[in-house]
Amino acid sequence: MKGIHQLAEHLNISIGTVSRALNGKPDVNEETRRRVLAAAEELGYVANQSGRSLRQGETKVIGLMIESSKETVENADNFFLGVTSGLQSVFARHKLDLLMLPCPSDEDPHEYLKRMVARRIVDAMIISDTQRVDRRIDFLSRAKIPFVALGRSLSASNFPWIDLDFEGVADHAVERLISLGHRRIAITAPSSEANLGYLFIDSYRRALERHDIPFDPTLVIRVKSSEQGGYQAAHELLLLEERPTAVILIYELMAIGLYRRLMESSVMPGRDLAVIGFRDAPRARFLQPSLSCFRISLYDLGVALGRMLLATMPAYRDFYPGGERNIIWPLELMPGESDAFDVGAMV
Amino acid sequence: MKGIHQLAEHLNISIGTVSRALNGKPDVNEETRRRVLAAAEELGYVANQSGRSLRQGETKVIGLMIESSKETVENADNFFLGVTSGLQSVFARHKLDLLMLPCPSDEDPHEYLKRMVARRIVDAMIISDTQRVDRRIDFLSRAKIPFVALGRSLSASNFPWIDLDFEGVADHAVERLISLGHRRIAITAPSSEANLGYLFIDSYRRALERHDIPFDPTLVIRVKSSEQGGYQAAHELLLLEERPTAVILIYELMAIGLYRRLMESSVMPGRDLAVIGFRDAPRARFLQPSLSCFRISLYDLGVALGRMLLATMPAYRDFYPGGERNIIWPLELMPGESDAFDVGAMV
DNA sequence: ACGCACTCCGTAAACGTTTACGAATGTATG
DNA sequence: CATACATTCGTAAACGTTTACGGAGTGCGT
Repeated sequence: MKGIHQLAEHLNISIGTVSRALNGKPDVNEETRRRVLAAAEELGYVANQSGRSLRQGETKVIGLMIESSKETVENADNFFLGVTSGLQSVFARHKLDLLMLPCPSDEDPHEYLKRMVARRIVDAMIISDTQRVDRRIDFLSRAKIPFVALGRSLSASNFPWIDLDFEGVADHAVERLISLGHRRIAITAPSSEANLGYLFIDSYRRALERHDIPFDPTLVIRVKSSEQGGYQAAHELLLLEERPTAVILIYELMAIGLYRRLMESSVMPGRDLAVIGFRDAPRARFLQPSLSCFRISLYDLGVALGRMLLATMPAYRDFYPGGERNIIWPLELMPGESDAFDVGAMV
Repeated sequence: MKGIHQLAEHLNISIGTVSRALNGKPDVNEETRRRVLAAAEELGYVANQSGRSLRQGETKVIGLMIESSKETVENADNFFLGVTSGLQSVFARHKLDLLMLPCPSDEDPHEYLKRMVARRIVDAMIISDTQRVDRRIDFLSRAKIPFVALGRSLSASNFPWIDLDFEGVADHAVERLISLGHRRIAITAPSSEANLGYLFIDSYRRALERHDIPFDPTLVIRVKSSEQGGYQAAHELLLLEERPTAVILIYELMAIGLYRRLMESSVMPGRDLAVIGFRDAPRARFLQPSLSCFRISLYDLGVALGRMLLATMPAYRDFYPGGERNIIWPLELMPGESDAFDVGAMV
């Protein structure tokens, strides 16, 4: 099956009619439409995407840009795959396909994005890992490419995004620990430029100050958000003169390395040090003692992202009226054993 | 910047010359080419992919089809991201882009593939998770789409693939355990139709019989290849009348659940039960006792896949002469503490 | 002065679609 | 019966490229 021409010829019909029949246009006899659809099915005809998108300037493809940095790979959480299924459930209703665009680690994300967009391979983009200042946001806005970002940014004032509720998490975690009697609470922050760290720390600081606990910069541990980072964080914690009684992890996988290092010094998580994690992956549940952490449904997040994106696209806007343009995604605390002790009972 | 026309107009030059200049065709003045490239850079012109691929029938895009099944997401290993970076390092040399095509979990992979291919969005495909009989292989062969599979299959006799050395791993693991004195060795197998399970178990069986140890079907534990599966596997192991002294895991993440369940019954991995894993993710190293497992470099695997694929494509064949058409990918044992004991010392 | 080879460039066709427009037919309306 | 309108379909242009072909200009040998 070459193209629409052969299909039309096979039916003794003009290509215009065939095209209209396939695309559900109104001015075509129902009987004819039936025949066309049947023939297309039988001969396995599917429209050539290049021809179609050339003509109508759209591709029916949404791109999800991800970064396959070394850190991401090592962290080995399927964050994007999880989000993907939520996205697809939304897109499927509109016969949109989702493509993942993995930015090579040695290429500037901004350049990569420009290349992809200019090639006109996708109609809209979902970008992730937004930086504190992120040129991609300016670029997409200016180029009038519909997009939604997973992560806030200071680069533009008004663009659609969804971000995890870092502030809420930090706040909630501090409050909880304080209510358990802790006064000396450490926190981890990423060493990268990602935006999330600032919000996380700021909120942590404010929560402390609300309880008249002075902010101690030595309690902010800057390490990689990975298992190795967790190990490193524990190491640094143990070196502090006045050791904290609790620690808040910005990334739950860090707990694995952290536990490891603590055990090496016979410091028992959940007894000698309270630990709370953030953004659980299922495997954190298997730690012992089990990790208290904030959960997130990646599927639901994907659904929300998809809806928000479509709401910005003229062709689909009507399906998703009145949605928020920005969402701070709430997380729910799943209590575990790692922080379930009263600091008063400590040695 | 609309298209090549504006660029040509801006330069007072014909579009034909511009196109030739950009594509490195010979019959264009070097001075002109320089000007064209400069202008393209300045105005941010990039060829519209639809127009280009429509004309020349190729897209310069390679597709990597992945399945975002629930199990994959839960297992949360970044297998594909790891492979991706290896692939990209090969493709970058030929200005090929890699797109990941995530098959929705509620769609038949075969149908999905057909749709994607028919749309002519990619020139070639890498498929993964090949089943024991896999219609995609027939389809791609018949449609003459260049492809390479990650995983063997019985569907066709001669197609390019790379597969992990399941047989070697099972063999090596059994030999090692036997040399440590073990005689009663359990093994896990996936409950799915994936091809790997059969090879794994067969090789396990042959290795046992080589040492005159009768094959005991009750020692083959069929569970999901996930942490939950590991938990389940441990549970079943503990229920056996004559408990095995060692277990081989087909998927290293299972170790996390397995450890957990064993601990619950005060069975200590590495002392009361030897454990060997397969296809490590970095995090397995953080288990305590550390897991003995077979490693794999996802990056190298990606490179090999990319090379093999390009070798099957006429346009790139010359760059990769004499490569293998099938590769059984070797894995290296990383000894840990989980099997480092002599069974003679056991209670 | 002429032919020839070579270099460089412009012209136009082709790729497979979608869609604006108008033609043809039938049907209701004055 | 003439006209208007609705339904259905065919025609052709357009989308942005690449590329075969041929033409213009130049240099060179005869």
